[in-house]
Amino acid sequence: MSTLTAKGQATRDRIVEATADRILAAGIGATSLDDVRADTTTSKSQLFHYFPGGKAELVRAVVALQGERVLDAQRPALAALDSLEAWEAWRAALLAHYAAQHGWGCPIGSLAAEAAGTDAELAEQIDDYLRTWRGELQAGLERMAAAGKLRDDAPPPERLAAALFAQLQGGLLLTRTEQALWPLEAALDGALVQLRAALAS
Amino acid sequence: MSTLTAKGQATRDRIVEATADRILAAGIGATSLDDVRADTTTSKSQLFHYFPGGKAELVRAVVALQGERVLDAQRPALAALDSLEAWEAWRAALLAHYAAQHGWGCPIGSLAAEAAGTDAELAEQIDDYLRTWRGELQAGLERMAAAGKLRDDAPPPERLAAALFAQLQGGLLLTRTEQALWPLEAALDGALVQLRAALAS
DNA sequence: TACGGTCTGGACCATGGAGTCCAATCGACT
DNA sequence: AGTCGATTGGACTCCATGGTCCAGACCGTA
Repeated sequence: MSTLTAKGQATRDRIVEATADRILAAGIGATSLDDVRADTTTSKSQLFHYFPGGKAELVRAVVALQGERVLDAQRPALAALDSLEAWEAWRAALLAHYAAQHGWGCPIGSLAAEAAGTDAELAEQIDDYLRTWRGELQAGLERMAAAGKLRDDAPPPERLAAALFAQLQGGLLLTRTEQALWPLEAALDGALVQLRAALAS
Repeated sequence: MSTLTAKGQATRDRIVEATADRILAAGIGATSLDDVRADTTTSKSQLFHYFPGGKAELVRAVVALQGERVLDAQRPALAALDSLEAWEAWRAALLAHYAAQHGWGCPIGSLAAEAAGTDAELAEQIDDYLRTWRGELQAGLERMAAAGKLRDDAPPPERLAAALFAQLQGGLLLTRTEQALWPLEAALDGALVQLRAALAS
């Protein structure tokens, strides 16, 4: 792993991406290394060549990739969540991302439950990821609070961020069970209603 | 299976309950029949005696039990969700239930992702369950709308119910990752904010 | 006490999937 | 061409786990 040829890097990437697709569609447990092998036309030895830690390491790479993708999709909006318009832009970015995603993959949050039982380290990684994501929302709210844009009787940024983030995650969950985008839309609308209610008049 | 002695019924119940605990703590995939056997001091033959369909049938029984439990916890409040006070009572009932639950089991919604990959029938059962739960909220909102208690420009009951339900499910997700109750509290607070915003003045 | 059904124990089988190993090939650099 | 490491193929081992089977214990009834 010290040195990776361009070819090797390409193979590695191919493996991670294909595995990500499968895991998002079927879950971790339902994704076998043989599946991955078939999807990528690779051999067992390659899987373990690029991921000496075996399936656990591969899955961790997948989670990191997918996490980065989702964060990237909100990136410009996420950095400047300090006005109602910015939050509306954030909402739009999320909807665009999940609408474009082929299939209705399970949200990362749903993997947490599965990971908790099988791989404590992975569970920790997912929890950390969710915390940083939520932290971004909280940071935006804190900037707004500091600028006096929030009502005095509004919930503190930490709680408000948790509520908004929960709204989002729940929306993703329903979007998956319903195989449709509208629950996520409805959820994000609800999040904005909450935000407006917290805005200083 | 046709006839169950009191003793047999007791054993069966013991199996389902112990399995429920394990599944809620570790997920479906991380719960093996041998684990269940050990937890309940039963033998393989008993497991298959009471659940001829094997693990799949057992898991379905667990989901049914847990679903019923959660619904029961909200029962009185759920039947009369037609005023702000009723929704506040509902919120309190949920918090009480999840606070009392030992450990921070994964919400049923989180099992959906795992089930989707391994047992389509189970996934369907879980989806149905989530739909009826959400349907209860929607029914309450529809009664309120019919009684003119909702603003004309409020979202339609279906979307509002989805938003509130998503808020709840997301709250459960965070409560698990944080191993604390406050995210669920914050989420339910957010749900009530949304509800108030939809109330006719 | 004999009988029939339910209940229980635990050995046994089958299989899928993770992980190992070695030999063969490729490709860059000398 | 020669060499060395990166890359690849695929057979093989090992084991966890779901599922089968049968013999025996329990228990109510005739």
